[in-house]
Amino acid sequence: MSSPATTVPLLPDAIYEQLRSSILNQQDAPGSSITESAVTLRFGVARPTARTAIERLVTEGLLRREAHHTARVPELSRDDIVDLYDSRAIVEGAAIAALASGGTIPAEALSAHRELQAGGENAPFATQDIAFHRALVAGQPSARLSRMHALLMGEIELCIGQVQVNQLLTAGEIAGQHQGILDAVTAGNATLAEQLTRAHIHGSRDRLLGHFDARSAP
Amino acid sequence: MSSPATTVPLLPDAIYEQLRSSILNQQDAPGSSITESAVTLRFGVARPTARTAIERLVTEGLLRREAHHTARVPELSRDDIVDLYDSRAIVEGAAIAALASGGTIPAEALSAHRELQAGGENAPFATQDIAFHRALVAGQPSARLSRMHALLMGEIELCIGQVQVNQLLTAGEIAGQHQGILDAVTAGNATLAEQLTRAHIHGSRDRLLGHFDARSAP
DNA sequence: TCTGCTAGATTGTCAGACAATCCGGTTCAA
DNA sequence: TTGAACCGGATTGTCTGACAATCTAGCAGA
Repeated sequence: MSSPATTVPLLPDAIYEQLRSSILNQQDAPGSSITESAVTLRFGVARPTARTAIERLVTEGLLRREAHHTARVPELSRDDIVDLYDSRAIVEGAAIAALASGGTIPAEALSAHRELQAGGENAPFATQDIAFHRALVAGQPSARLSRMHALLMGEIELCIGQVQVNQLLTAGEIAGQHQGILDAVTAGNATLAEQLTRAHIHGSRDRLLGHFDARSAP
Repeated sequence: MSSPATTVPLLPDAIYEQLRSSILNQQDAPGSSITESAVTLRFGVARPTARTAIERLVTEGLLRREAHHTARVPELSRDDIVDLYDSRAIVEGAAIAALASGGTIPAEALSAHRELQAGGENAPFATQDIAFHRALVAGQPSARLSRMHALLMGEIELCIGQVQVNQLLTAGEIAGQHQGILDAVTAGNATLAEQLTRAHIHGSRDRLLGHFDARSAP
């Protein structure tokens, strides 16, 4: 049914999405280079189309490039991880505090939270975890805080993927901490909500750093 | 010497810059629309070129557009101003605190500060004020904090323009507050530096809001 | 072995075209 | 007279293709 054979030629959005998940899945490993022509061949589109998709990923931090050089999947350094999580703690903490004193919990955040709980201890959690945090920040009134948070979350997804693959945290732990944040928000306790959010983020950061240090000093 | 008649065809950067200052100067008034074809004619380039320049301004917040609609220069509402300055206080406060506990004051910040002082009481201050804040944040170690700050400063420039035109603050007042921030940073007092920064930003916000309210209730 | 140069690959920028979508005024019917 | 459907112009979304500028790497020569 529905539209028969329209086959909407393929937005450049589609390329962006494909490349994005391809990077997050580590199918394009960190350090590997992604040329415009490669993307052109891979998706059968014109180079400018591939180019805009790449540029979008660069602004999100999922790719890096300098002028006249090929775009590469970033290898996040220890400093990158620290910077990323600390910056996120600042912005997301402020956002959750605003939500606690002003708004109400968005439906998307609740459903992501329930899916996370339902998945059980060892279920993959990255998708729902990200969705939960994104939805919570998006539901808060400040548009600028949301925009800044979105700017960070691309790179954060790269990190969360690592946390999941290496089982540095379980779905149960995460769900528990999320529950605490939700309770503080519904109680209208902005200070506690911000504190729990920052603790949650820093906890995740420290697990990842521990893993990083263990691997790099064999 | 130098290259004789190369006449570097004009990067799309140039268009971006021109449009940017054209918006900040209010030559393109808030509310006016900027079509891709108009930019094409105005600069004698191809539409895709004009398009990318516009897209860049949109991501910076200096233009707004929805799908299939013409880009417009935003008319900042009261809520926009509050959101903008409050978000900026959060990010810039954190950045200055980091600078106070870690780094040293960048040379660009100092020179902008001196120019501001040398200009005298009633001199135009917008350019140096912006340069000072940008340089200070750029000199601090966190790359993500810098990126987020840059995302805000486009729209902030729109506001500072208003402050200058309507003489809501004098160069002297601003320079004095900047001096206080610099002193706190060199003293390594992160808490004080953050506090002064937030107060500086909120003060500017309140002047602008006062003006806004006076105009809208005649 | 080191230095300079050439060739291939890659990006930066541009021009032009067609389809899809939106906006305004006009026309027709109730 | 009022309201809603319709139609034409304007604008954006996307694509194709081309050429110039720049970088990287390998080869030749000292």
